Amino acid sequence: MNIGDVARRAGLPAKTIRYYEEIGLVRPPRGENGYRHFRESDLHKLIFLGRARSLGFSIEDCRGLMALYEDRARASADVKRIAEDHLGRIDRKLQELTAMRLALAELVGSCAGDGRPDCPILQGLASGDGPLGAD
Amino acid sequence: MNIGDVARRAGLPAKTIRYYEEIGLVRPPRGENGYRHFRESDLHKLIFLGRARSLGFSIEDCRGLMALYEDRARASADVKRIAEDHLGRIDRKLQELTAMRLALAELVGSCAGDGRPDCPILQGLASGDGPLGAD
DNA sequence: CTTGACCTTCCAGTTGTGGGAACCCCTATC
DNA sequence: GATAGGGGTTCCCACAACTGGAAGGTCAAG
Repeated sequence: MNIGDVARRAGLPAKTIRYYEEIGLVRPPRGENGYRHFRESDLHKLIFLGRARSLGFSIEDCRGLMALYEDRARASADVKRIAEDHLGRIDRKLQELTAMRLALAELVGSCAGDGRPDCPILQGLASGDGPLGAD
Repeated sequence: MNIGDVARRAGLPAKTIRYYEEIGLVRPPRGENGYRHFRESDLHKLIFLGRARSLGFSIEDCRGLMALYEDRARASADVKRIAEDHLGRIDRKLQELTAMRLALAELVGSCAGDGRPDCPILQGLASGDGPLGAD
């Protein structure tokens, strides 16, 4: 398979696949003409990577997961630890975003959104400290 | 005020303030010695920026919000539109993260996390069975 | 022989900083 | 006067994970 074929089958841009090779996540051999030649195993790895990335795992997490995937003597605890750490990061991000959403929604809800200049959003951002003044 | 003073009072790193000047968000005048001299109005702008950034507004959003803040003839609708767009982005991100969390939590929950190599997390990533669904 | 799709490498840009080098300024103290 | 320290200044590199584009090689079809 050439890069275009795996790209279609793995659902990843060819650029991304080249990048993954550059950082050592896949190592397709090269043909006479310099083209990358992808085996079925490379395709499987790329599909694996695409799924892991879609779950938000970082590239370094993916590197670790791939190594464990290929290690027949792995302990599932090692996999689970990576996933749990990631889950924790997702939860913290969710909390942060939820707090943002709450504050922002309150500001938005209090703004008339008409042609008048009075705006609780701007007031909230400035915290009622008066006008910023000109330069 | 020198940069260190505003940094403390605005709760922003000096580096960040220099960057904000570089991209034109603040324009403190310079003293004889080349030092930036921040006025109260600059401090207020930086506090405004810090608050907007902490609500997740992009730098470009901040630029727009600052311009509206300084425009006495603004329409609050313009402010509200920026904030609502941002709120929409936050909501999409929340949905995305929530979906990730759901799938990941199910994988994590199904993994024994012991010394054995069997791991539903890796199986899910490799095959598309389970919580991730088939592609 | 040319067209056009495909492949190659390399370089630059993205967002919003953080780190660090190399150097200037100001004040205080020995 | 020398020195130490704590400011400040500019400049460039690095990050994550790609994405876009230029310049050029390869291949099958017409």
